[in-house]
Amino acid sequence: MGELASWVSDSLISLSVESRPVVVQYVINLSRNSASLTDLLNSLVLELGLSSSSSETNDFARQLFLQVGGNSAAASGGPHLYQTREREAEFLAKKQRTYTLLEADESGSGGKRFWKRIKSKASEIENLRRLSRQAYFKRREAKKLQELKDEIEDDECLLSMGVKLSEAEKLDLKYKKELYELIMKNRTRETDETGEFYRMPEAYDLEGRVDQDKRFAAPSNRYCDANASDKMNPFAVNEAWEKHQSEKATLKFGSKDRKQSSDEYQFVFEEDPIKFIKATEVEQGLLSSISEVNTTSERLADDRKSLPIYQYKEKLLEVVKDNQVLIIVGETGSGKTTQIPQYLLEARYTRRGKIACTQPRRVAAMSIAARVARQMGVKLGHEVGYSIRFEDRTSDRTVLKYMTDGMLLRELQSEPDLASYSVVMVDEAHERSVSTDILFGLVKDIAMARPDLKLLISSATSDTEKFSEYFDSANIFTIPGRRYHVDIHYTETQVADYLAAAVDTALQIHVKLQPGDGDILVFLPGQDDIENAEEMLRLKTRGLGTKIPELIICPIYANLPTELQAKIFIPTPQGARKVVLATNIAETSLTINGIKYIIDPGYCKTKTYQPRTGMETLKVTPVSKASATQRAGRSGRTGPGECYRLYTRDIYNSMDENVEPEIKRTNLANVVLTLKSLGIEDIKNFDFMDPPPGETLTKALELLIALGALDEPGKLTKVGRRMAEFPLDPMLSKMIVASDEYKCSSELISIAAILSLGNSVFYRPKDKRKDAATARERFYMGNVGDHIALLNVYNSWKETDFSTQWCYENYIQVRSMKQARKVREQLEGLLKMAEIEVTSNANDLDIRMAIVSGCFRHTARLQKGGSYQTVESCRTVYIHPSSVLAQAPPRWVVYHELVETSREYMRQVTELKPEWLEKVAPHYYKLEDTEDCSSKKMPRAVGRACLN
DNA sequence: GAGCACTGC
Repeated sequence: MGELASWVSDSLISLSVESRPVVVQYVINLSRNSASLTDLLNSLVLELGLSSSSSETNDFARQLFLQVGGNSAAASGGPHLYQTREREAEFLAKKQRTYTLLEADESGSGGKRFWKRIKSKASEIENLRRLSRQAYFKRREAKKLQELKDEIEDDECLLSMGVKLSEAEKLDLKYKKELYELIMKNRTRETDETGEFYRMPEAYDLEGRVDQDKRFAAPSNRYCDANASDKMNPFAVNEAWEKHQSEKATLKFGSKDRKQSSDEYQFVFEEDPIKFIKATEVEQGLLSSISEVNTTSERLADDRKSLPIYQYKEKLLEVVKDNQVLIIVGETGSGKTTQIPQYLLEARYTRRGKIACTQPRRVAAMSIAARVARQMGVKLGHEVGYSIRFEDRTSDRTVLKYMTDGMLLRELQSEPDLASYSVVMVDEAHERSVSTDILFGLVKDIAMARPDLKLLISSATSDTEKFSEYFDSANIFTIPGRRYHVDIHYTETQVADYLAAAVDTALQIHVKLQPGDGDILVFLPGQDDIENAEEMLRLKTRGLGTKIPELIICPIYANLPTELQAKIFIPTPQGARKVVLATNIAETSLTINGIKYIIDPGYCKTKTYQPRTGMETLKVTPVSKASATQRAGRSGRTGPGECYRLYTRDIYNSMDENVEPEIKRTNLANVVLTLKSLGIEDIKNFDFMDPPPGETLTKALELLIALGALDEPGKLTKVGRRMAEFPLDPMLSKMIVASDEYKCSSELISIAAILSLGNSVFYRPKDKRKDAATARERFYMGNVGDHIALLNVYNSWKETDFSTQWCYENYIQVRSMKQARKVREQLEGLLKMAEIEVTSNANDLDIRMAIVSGCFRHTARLQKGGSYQTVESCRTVYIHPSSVLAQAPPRWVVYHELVETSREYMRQVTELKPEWLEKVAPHYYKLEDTEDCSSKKMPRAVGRACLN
């Protein structure tokens, strides 16, 4: 019995916090009227299994049942205890018998014995309760302690930046620090297993007098134990991994900076003034040696003055005053992003509203806001803040707001005239993300209606005339950059194999030139090439042995686990050289220190979209001139650089000036819905800087009409308005809206969240493919499609309380899951906005119906030979081999997306009954369309599909 | 029997 009790208490601790009290409560309740522990537990199992919908408590009940053992029901119980009515009846009968017994017992001579038993049980239960509480307090303590630590680090970080804290705040910090130290001292003692005893404080009243110092030190010395040794942490690897995941090596502020400060590397973003100070090290070195007593804020002020833009400050303010719209051209490093908003702030442009500065990337928005807050000596989130998806660090007093361009676009939905802003600065405009392009059209329009709004478009040097022309010949203000010279080398003849050529060039540089003078950065199109190049480099350097200096090979691409990404920021040791093999990620998103040599084969992967088929492709294409220049510029930040282009000068001359802006080569369904929700009726005549292909727009409009988001004349419907609340592809939004009807919104937001990630949640290491496949099959139990399988993955993960360990065991990518969880949380919050009730319904059919309501245009029918034909465009496609359905192809399927790789594949597929189509989209399908008939029919009407 | 440039809401 004791064994059983300890098993129960162990299991209790392993349950989630929500389930624990449920279980404990049942144990207590049942102990009052049950006869023996076995019966008690049987009843408990019954109660839990029947009355709790949580599968966790169910699972507990099942395990408990097996532990109790010796019961015929347990032996034949199978995975689900109460699957059948018969079984349920059997248990009810058993329960009844227990009560009968109990009564008999009480009335008869056995009464005393019974109460004794009950008492002992009660104490066992009390024991369980105590253990559970202990576990809870332990966790709570750890959490509170971490919070305290964070607060201290936050304050200290601010203090070190020269932020002035008030007396009360200083006192508070002092108190917090003391408290923390005290706790830590005590904890060191507690973790020492040998010292589970109270130690008498040292005497302080010996020798006939009281030693006051000793006396007051007593409470804090009490638990001090210097011998506490570092024990092995079995989870160390996981923890490190988690840490990396959650922080993703971004430059953060305050407590979030924890990792950063201890690391030897750091990200450097565009226009990092610190880097430029390094660039003029000689002069700065002299300065700082003279005035070493400078406070941080004084130094920051000096830094600000040393930026190229500083000398243009007055002139710039004058021009801004006279021009409503201004194009600002400045090379990276001129300080425009950090300084201009501050100048405008000083010039009191914020009297009537905030200053917004948009960035294409989240990390940029965060790090720049942090830097500006530091320069201004204010706490981040007060006067200076940032706003990105999942994180809004602004407050009522925020006047300078850095944000992602997509975020400003979202804000426009609730504030179409940007009334709370007096200045909008669109930064990095040359990158031409879809969001910036849309913003252009919108802010241009708003500026016309609001003469008091200042508009700044900031871009690196390229296409300035185009920008100016678009904004009705706006003036251009140029700020010279400051960077070192970069020598460009071209090949004499065209190289046959860019990969081999890149590897050889890297080795040549490494062998011929002294290490220590700079590292090498090679741009390659994708993960594949990077992996191959890495292998080639390893093979070739191994042959040379110690004859050449050490070469450290660092691959980097977005899909690389974060802890491996960090490797590229570790400074190169003396006598060695680093070669970084990177995708386009190193072109804009991150900067690596110490790069002197660039090798540019001239290729990158580009996504294109074919509106006719709705197919997306990712293909290796030559880069543009602008991109080549950008790549070359990745050296020469801290000293003169060299760039080796693996193509001839003639080829360079024949390259396109710029990459085609993204808006011209992407699916615009979401963009069109956003614009419609902003009240823009005539999308085709919207003032795009580069109009997207008409066919793409037509396709998007068609889709939105089919989904019911727009009516036939193209006006936004109620469904459309609800869909526009979600930051998702319209088909996914529609699934969620439809889920309201099928009462399964909770399930659908999970599915939509995972699908919106775009990348797979299943992880398949090369050496453990088989294990990964078997792990994955579990989620496909019952021959469900990909959509439901993804839902199963999410729900199972949730049941483990979002365990990382579980992910490893099941070959699931933790990073993707965590992202999905965040997205799901956001979607859950948005359900209310879209007037959708949060409802949960495990019925497969309902969930599938909701899915089909969203992707009914993406259907395909099985043909001979295992291929499919799409209903929409009659193309021959295949189920992607990553889907389990590829092994047993159903007659009809719906798919999430179409991709062209080695073949044309449908990704994320679910089986479909053709009659559902007629039910879900009667305006689009007619019953006879889905009936089998061999003769080919023409589409019935516009927007109606041919199903044969 | 495949694959994953990079962002963003």
